[in-house]
Amino acid sequence: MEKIYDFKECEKKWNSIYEEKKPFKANIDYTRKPYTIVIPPPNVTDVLHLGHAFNNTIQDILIRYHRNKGFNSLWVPGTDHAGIATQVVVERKLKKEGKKKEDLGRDDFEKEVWKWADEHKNIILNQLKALGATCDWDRTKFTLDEDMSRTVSFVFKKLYEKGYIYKGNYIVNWCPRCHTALSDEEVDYTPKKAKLYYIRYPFKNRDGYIVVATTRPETMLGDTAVAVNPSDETKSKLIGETVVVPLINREIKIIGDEFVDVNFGTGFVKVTPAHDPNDFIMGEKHSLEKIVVLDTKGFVNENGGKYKGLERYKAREEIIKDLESLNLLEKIEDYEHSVGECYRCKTVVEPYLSEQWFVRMDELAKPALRASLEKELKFFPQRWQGVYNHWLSNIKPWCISRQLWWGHRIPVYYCEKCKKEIVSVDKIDRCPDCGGNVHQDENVLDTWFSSWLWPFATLGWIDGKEDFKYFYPTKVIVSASEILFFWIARMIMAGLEFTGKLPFEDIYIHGTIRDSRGIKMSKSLGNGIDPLIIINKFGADSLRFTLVFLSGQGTDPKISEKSFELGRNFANKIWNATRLILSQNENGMVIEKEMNDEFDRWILHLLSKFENDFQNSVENYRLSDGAESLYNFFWKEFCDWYLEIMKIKEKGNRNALFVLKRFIRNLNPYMPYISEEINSLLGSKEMIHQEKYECFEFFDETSFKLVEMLKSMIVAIRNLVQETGVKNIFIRYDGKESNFLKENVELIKKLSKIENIEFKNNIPKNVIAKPFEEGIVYIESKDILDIGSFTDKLEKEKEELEKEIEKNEKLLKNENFLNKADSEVIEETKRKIEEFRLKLERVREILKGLK
RNA sequence: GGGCGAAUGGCUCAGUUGGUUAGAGCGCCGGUCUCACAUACCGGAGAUCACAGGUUCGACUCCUGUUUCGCCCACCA
Repeated sequence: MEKIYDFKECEKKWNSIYEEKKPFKANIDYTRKPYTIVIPPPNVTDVLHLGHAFNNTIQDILIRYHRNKGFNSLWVPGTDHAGIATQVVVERKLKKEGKKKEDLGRDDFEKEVWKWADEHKNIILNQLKALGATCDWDRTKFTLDEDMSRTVSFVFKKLYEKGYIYKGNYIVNWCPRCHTALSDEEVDYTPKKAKLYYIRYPFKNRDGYIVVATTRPETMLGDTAVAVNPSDETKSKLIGETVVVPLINREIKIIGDEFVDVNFGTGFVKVTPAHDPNDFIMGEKHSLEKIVVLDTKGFVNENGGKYKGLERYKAREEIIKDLESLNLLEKIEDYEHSVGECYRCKTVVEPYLSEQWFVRMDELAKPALRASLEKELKFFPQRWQGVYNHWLSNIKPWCISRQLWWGHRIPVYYCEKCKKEIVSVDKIDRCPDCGGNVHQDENVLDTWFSSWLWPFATLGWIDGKEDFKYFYPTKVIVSASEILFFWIARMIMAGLEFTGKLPFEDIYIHGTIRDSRGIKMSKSLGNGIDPLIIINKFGADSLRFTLVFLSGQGTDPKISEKSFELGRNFANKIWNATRLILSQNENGMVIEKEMNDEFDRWILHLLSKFENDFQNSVENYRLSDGAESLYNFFWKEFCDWYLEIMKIKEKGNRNALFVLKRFIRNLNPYMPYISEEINSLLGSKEMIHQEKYECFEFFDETSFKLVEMLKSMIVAIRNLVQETGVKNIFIRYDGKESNFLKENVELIKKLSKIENIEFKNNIPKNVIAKPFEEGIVYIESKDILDIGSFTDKLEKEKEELEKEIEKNEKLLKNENFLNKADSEVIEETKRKIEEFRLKLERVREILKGLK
């Protein structure tokens, strides 16, 4: 075996075995319980980043853990076509080549996107494999697969027939760059410095004017009213009067509406029903005309008079200039407000009146909310439940049509002859009623309209597959908080609506990976870390272990490249411990527990405790706690003590093999490669997950305490040796197990690197000494000059002990405490006082001798 | 404007129903190439648990307020 663990070699070896034998393929088996997770399908826009590595590590740990536990684990892999996102990326690529999608036409453009998607799909799946993800690769899905598309159309039709899906002219968020509508969730609001323009609207029939304030003067071209609050005494008198919109000279009425905030701006609001969501509502209420003044690219259209053809910001400039020259601009104020941006291309969105498809969400939301309120859904961490409930309680219609080319085409056909609107799952080219020509709706669906079906669509729901019956519902969804609304909430609604079941019972929301400064990793900032680089440099196991180790439940781990040394060092430690154990068992390996002495019992006791803690952590989604248990048990107890003792005591320790074997079984979900390799080095013919795995139970409190006492003695000796350099040690032992100590004199000497050890009944004057759990260790200190700092330390310890004793004694005198505290706590307090007293006595004794 | 979260040694974080002499990793200081591992071993220093009140026999932990940071939601033209 090599001195340094060669993770590259090991990963290569096992990856090729996995590739060939497909050990993680899940087959229906009604004698076993399924444990299913569907992957949050990564977007084919790009390759995976560290956040994906984190997300998928968590899933793989859960999948492997439960597989090891005997569940029939199925992890369904796949990728998402990511409609608008991918289209934007490919458009950018074309732009670099000096091309536009319009040059190619819809068909050729789609081919370009498919090329991009296929390339990235491959890279993504390979990245997942490099990470050690044990998906069932034969089930890999893509949101645009034929059966997925069929599911989408089928579901569309169902909702359409139920009256949940409808088409209408409403204000939507419009991205002038992508030329498409966006859902409310696809708009990011960022605070921006802007101007608030105060514009005079002259009265029609008399002198004077009113003043309206706006941040978007260009929308005045579409104004069809001015509103005031009816409760505004002075202004409400003007209701019914007519003013003239400058520049286009449209006569509009002053109307009264509660919506207007008396205290904002001038109290007069210009109403543009076609370009503002609130104005739209007012427009509906007051039957106002809705005049669209911008085209789909954000240029002023024919309704804009002389401004026609100007880009929206250019038009704004011109309009302000013209108003100024007409003396109709009252003033301009600096103003900061949040502005909506397209979440994919960051262009400022325009509220825009257009015909779109919507889903009524209120009825779908009700059962999804109920499931949460009745705790059928469990959130980890729990606080996300509130966020989820709040969103569902205030849900709004979902705009699902997109004016894009990449995605699921809306399954609606229009008859050119009888004008009928037909929804059909299968492609049609004739009207079923009149036989006339039909054409399909040009729009595609929001990408999330396919993602929300993911948990059951991937399992063959549409075709009534047995897989769906056996593996659905899934157990848990593992995701970052960003897509709680986009995706998780909607999956729950879809699951309940179409399958009658929750798609999963647990929702595990993990944090977002940040760089060492705490900034979210992103491609545009260039602070991202490529998981493949880490895998190459540190190994997949190190990547996995480090990520999970550093992230408490739901917290945002801060990561730099250096962080991964943690995992690498741990892997190397495990490797070398194995090397040691194997080298001591060269004459044949027998892996079984042995209890030849206290040390064996002690480590088995700790092993049991570790397994219980560890498994409890994983089952409660406390994966970082699990990582810590692995780390501490193996390194701090097994390596630092048990193996050191073993080296001294004997060769051919079966028990060490036994503990190692058990340890790597537990380690496997976190560090699959090294555990698989060691398992085979330990002579197993099977893969690690195929072996029986039950929680180990052996507790021996007595041996545990005995060895812990010995450890504390050895630490005290090392301490003395370190400070004085003297290697002749005397021990005054006050406890009852002197035989145990005498039997282990050689061990103590070797572990603390001393030459002589002598047991005494008393300590002489003027010695340098240290207390330990059940006694005092000391040296004869003739030659020690600097006793001062040593005494200071003891004095400090004495004071601390006295303080503790005082504190606890006070408690015991307090009647309230005695009446109210649990009896266990009272007993514990007494025990602590005893312990402190014994220690204090020893400290005092040492100090007395020194004076 | 509303809601949520965070604040613990130089850094990153644990601390699950209130009772621990407040833990770990990294970093730092000192000592070791000890025949598994220098990606290691041994020892050490370093924390008034953001601040101010309160509840309690007892608060890092619960309540109120304040400050700083982060996130989410909301129609302020």
